[in-house]
Amino acid sequence: MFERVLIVEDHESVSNSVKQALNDLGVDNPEHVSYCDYALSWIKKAIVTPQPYDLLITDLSFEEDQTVQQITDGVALIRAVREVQPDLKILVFTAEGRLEVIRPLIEKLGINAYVRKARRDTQELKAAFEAIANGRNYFPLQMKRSERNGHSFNFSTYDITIIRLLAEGKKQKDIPQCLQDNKITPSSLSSLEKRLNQIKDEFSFTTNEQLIAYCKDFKII
Amino acid sequence: MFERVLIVEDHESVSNSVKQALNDLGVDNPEHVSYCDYALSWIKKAIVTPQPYDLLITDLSFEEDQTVQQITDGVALIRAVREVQPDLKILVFTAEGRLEVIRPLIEKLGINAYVRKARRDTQELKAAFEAIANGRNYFPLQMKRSERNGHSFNFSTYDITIIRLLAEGKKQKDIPQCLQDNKITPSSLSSLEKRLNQIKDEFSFTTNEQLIAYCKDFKII
DNA sequence: CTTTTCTTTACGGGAAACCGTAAGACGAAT
DNA sequence: ATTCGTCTTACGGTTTCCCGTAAAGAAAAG
Repeated sequence: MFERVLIVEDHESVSNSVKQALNDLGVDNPEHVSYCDYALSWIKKAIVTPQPYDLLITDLSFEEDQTVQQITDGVALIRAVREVQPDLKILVFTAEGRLEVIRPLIEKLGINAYVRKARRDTQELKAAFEAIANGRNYFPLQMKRSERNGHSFNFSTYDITIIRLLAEGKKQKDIPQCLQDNKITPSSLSSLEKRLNQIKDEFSFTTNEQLIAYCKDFKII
Repeated sequence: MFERVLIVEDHESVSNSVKQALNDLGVDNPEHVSYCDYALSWIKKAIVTPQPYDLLITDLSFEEDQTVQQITDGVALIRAVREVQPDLKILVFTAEGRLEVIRPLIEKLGINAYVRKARRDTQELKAAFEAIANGRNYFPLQMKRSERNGHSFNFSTYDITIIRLLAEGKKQKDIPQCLQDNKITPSSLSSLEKRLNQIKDEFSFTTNEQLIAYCKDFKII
């Protein structure tokens, strides 16, 4: 069982519930912060004590408020934590359900469990906790769902760059200049047009507007 | 104090916390459902018993799953509830922070309290509860924040219609036909262009793409 | 019934986007 | 070095969009 657990969650209502669940599981006094920066500093402090944290439960998205933060989301927090305490077990508890977001966390940052905020999340939370305590990881098959919802198409960073420029109001004919300024190739108007057409073909989109709408809906940009 | 409270919330972690908060406040056994349809039917049933509900705490957004529902969001639920039990006290507990969404609930549907899911939400929840119990309403000034974030511009239903058509991939030149088919005026291409230009001017947008991105970001469409 | 004013529509020139084709650049393999 | 294939760029014709102006229509005022 775990001795020292840190919960990083900005909704008090959720963190309360997580604390309660941990209590039910025999964790005495889970600690809680609602800002990523504090979480990292607490972890750093604890690591040089006889009792560092052995489990981190964190959300991914945090709302900005007047308290300015260096680290503004859970992904950055996890990345930073992995630098200072690579063996810390990490459970991600978030409403985020997109495979494209979660998969890198599993593969690149080696998180140990993922629980989606949903109708039975507390039960899942407990199951994930048990799994980690027994040296296993916990990645529910529910994620398959996201997979079929998901798009087979993979947007490259190049694609995202040009789509983002469009969404910012750049005219198509002005984008080549932007690309050159940022040393991005291909930069010609022709290549741009061709690539945009490929993407739109892929989805049977007729206009750029439709593409932008899609990308916003699925948080591609 | 309230005798019978119904919590409508699809995240178990949140509903647990709300239950706990109600317990702290002396409400014995708050009831809980995670689907809007069930909520309405429970309320309908209770209203013909000696002990109908006297407080409803509901979220606004609910995730769809395999359980198909007639009522898919909290706004529709509240509207339906107001039909069958107009005097029921309603507390909206949601992550939704846009004034354009909340204000109609207050003005048109007469909800009694609004608490935003955030860093101190449980405390706010209790404050809201106390307020309603004492015959007052609870609408925190925090909403002012949303106001200054907010945009003075009001999109008409006409605006939204044409923007939506664009986002669906309709070409500008084909939209007049759509408008005529749906008996929407003005329908001419000129009027369409003029209106789009007005909107874009208002925001200093340069392209339709940028307008679509904006509307998606702020859930106008 | 006029006049005024506002809204909607029609039109036309210029800019941008769309789309196919062809030429050029580059790397890999022979 | 040559060939081949791929990726990038250049160019031109067509369509669509953009934008200003003017005419037509409708509603309110005189």
